[in-house]
Amino acid sequence: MPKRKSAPAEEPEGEPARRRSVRLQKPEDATPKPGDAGARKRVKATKKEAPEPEAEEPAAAKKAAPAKSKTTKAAEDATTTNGTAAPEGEPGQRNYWLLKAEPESRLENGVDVKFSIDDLAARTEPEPWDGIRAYAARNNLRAMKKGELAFFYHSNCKEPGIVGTMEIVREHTPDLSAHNPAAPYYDPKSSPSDPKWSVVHVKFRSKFPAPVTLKQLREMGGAGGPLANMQMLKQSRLSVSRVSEGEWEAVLKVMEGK
DNA sequence: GCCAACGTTGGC
DNA sequence: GCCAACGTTGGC
Repeated sequence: MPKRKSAPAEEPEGEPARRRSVRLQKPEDATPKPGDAGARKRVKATKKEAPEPEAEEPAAAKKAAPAKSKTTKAAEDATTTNGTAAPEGEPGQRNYWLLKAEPESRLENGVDVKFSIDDLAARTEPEPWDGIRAYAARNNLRAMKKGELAFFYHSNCKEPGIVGTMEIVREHTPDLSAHNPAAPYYDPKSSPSDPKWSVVHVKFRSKFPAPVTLKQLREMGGAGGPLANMQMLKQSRLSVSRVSEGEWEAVLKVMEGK
């Protein structure tokens, strides 16, 4: 399963195209309202196959992950294992995060997974950051606390970089989109009775006047630089990473200089 | 548990 | 579209 799945394999019957981008949303996740929610994010892709109708409605999707097979447990351990665990939330200590989404159209399981900072800014309800299908990324999602802030990063596009900020408004809840065969990041290995994946809900906070590009981030990531230990630079494939307070401030400083 | 093969992410 | 980096799987 290539990440891009390209075509539509099956079309979801239920939902033809959903929204703009990425995932769709569905409100099921818990959150309140139905409306919009769902969204995007990227994680890995998954596969699609097997449709088990368990899903509940269409859900949203995002990226998926590799689901693997069997060993569920093993997998989970793995999860934990590599999971980059998140920093523990120290009491009183505030953590910052970086979440990646793709601002350009791309089909995943037949669904366009595009989701940009502008898409988030247009939302009127908390947006579920769904589709994460990598344990390390998921573990970081689970470590997020309400009120914490995160950077919105545009990946797999013309100008990769941090384009704005958002706030975690709801801590992790099960990512039900994983059970929807029509969702972009459907994961047949996850069951409603034992959900493997999680979402957090976020809300838009700001859009930078100009992106802080990946190129700039790397320049600040050199030895001795303010981003020398930044997780996203060290683990380029991680779609949900941790950001220290110093890193957060260094990026904002660059943004302000623009 | 180690580690090689595999498969995905994501920049270019 | 290519391909390097690296996370995940699965045999041993």
